[in-house]
Amino acid sequence: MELDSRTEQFVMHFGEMGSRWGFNRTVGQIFALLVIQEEAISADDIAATLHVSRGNVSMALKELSSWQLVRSKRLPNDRKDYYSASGSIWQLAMKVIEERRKRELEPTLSVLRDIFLDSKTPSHNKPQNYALEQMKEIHDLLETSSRWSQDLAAMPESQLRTLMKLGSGVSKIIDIKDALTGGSAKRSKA
Amino acid sequence: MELDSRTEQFVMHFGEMGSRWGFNRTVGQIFALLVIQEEAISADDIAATLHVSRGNVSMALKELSSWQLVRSKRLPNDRKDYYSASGSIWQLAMKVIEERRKRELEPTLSVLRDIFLDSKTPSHNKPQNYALEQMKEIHDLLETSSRWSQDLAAMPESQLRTLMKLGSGVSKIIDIKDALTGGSAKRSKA
DNA sequence: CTAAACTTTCAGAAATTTCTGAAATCATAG
DNA sequence: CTATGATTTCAGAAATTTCTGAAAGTTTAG
Repeated sequence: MELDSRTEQFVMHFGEMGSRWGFNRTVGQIFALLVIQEEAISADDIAATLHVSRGNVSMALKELSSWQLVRSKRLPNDRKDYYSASGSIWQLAMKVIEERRKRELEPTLSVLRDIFLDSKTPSHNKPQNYALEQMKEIHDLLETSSRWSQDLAAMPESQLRTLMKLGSGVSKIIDIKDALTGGSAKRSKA
Repeated sequence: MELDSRTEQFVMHFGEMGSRWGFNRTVGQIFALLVIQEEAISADDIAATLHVSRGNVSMALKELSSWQLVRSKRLPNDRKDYYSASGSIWQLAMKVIEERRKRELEPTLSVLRDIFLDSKTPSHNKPQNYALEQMKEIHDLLETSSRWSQDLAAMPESQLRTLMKLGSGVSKIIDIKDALTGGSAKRSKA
């Protein structure tokens, strides 16, 4: 399958960005290809289009499956598997956010919880107080981010779109909320 | 400098996570070390504590500087530089978010803008309509995410804390906002 | 069951990233 | 200016990640 030059630019860019987004070049390229490709496509076609080995495509599709970003199907009278993106851009984005939460936030939260458990048991070498305070701050921040991630992924798309369009306008809403709820929050007057 | 076992666990973990967060092991370890270390520390001490070469420390500190996460100072009667984290956990987090925005979102936005510009000029091989639509969706999503990132980083910390604690409660606030502003928004009734 | 069509696995090759340490550079006390 | 104490640079070594392609595994038509 031949890619027109702009589609190729898009696919190659996703390959280059892959490493920054948590996956390798081939995974990035295949993801891009599936996203802009309306009809499902076979692994052989993917390999030929991207000039990579069949084995590489197999591993990359496995990786994309673990992110829940691809779906495969069979056509009648054909033994091949045909792959496509597993949903709309929004749905894909939510899956990426959820997966990154699991990979980038959860492991650290887990380590921090362990450390706090340990720091309650007596020992001759405890982390200094300042260190523990900082770790607590990081823990709280990650915990809140993680919850936000999950809340986002669970919101209906329409509501999410409203929220996203708000941007910093959200701060005005918080003012309204504070006013309505009695404004007990201790917010700065900067 | 000797690290107690939990501090060491924390530092080593940040080293391992480094690659998922966009930097290498040494950068991650040094960042963790500076964050839990109240007093500024010299590059030689960092190298000795983490058992890495002096050159590696120098490069890692340069990288952390480019993220604006470290600050260095001089002590009287001492030619050495002493390094520390450049602010509170919140301030550091905002800098990380901003930097990741620049590295993970902006390059793709830039490529997509180029593609859209190109797709207006006549050519014998244009991306198919579906491909262009999908790219437009991705563009809008990234643009909105990028703006959110910037808005977040610009909000005062106290307001940000209020917002973060809200989590999905934010959806209720949107309801309030809709009610107050006449509710002209086209939100689903799911 | 068998064979053909296809997919997955994985050992090692290739590419990329990270790290070391010696040399070059820089800064300051004297 | 010079010598000393420090930092930075960077070529090549080491470690890690990615990729290939042949072999093993799986599925299904007949």
